[in-house]
Amino acid sequence: MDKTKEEATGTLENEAGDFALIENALAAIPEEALIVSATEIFSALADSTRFRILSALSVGELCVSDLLCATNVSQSAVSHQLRFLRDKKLVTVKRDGQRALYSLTDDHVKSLIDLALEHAAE
Amino acid sequence: MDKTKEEATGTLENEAGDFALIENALAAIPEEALIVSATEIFSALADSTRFRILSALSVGELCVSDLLCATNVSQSAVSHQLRFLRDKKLVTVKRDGQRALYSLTDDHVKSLIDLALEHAAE
DNA sequence: TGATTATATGAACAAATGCTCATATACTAA
DNA sequence: TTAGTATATGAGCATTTGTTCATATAATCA
Repeated sequence: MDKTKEEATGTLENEAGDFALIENALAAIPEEALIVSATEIFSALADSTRFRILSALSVGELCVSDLLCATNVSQSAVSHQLRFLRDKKLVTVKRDGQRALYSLTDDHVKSLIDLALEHAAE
Repeated sequence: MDKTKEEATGTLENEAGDFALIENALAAIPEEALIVSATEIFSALADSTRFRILSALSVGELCVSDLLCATNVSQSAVSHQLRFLRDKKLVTVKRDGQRALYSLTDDHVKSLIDLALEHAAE
């Protein structure tokens, strides 16, 4: 083992050959900005009310009262969560008279849901 | 429009032909147990410390001090989060002398991370 | 044995989260 | 205009979350 290299890494070291492994692992960690974006989308899906809303929207455009049926909470709560999802650019709104029609901004959300359900189904 | 059907749905109704859409949407919402499992895995990935840990582990087995390097928090915080991830069965531990070697339980986590990063990269 | 290194855990606390209640805004129709 | 329906928002609050600090446990070595 390269003693110089060993000393350079401080007190918490690994056995010979492990340096590459650790560095590969550290290299696998994305940039901070990507981490923020990724954890944001995971946060959006980490709540059961929002999960229900996004699942329902994965089939197509729906208005708030439809989404109300899809959840177990008040109309106010649904509106607050829709605001959250709009802020995160995960859904978009379109006015249609009295209605507000919501839809998914892109397909990534649906893919994530499907993948998580695959995992959950085990 | 079928007036009988209309009355049966209560006061918050949609235009003609929308009944099927709503029912499809509601049908797309998984069973409660699946929602719990899915939102649990999303929660695990919704925190930047855990995201870093899981990203690092996606390359391979690592010990706690390696994971400490992968994060910006204390050793205690890392241990607490590893406990969280163990409880959720997302990682497994293996003792190796003084070290505790952690690895991902399955590949779903890595797939979810990759998908989220794809989304984030836009 | 005692010292050192690695990891885990419990308590405490600040911050974030998700909800309800009350109310406001927006649009439609009489 | 007024009433009715649909959606949005702000305040307040209980709960959850993620962290640190202090300490405990586990394994190795002198």
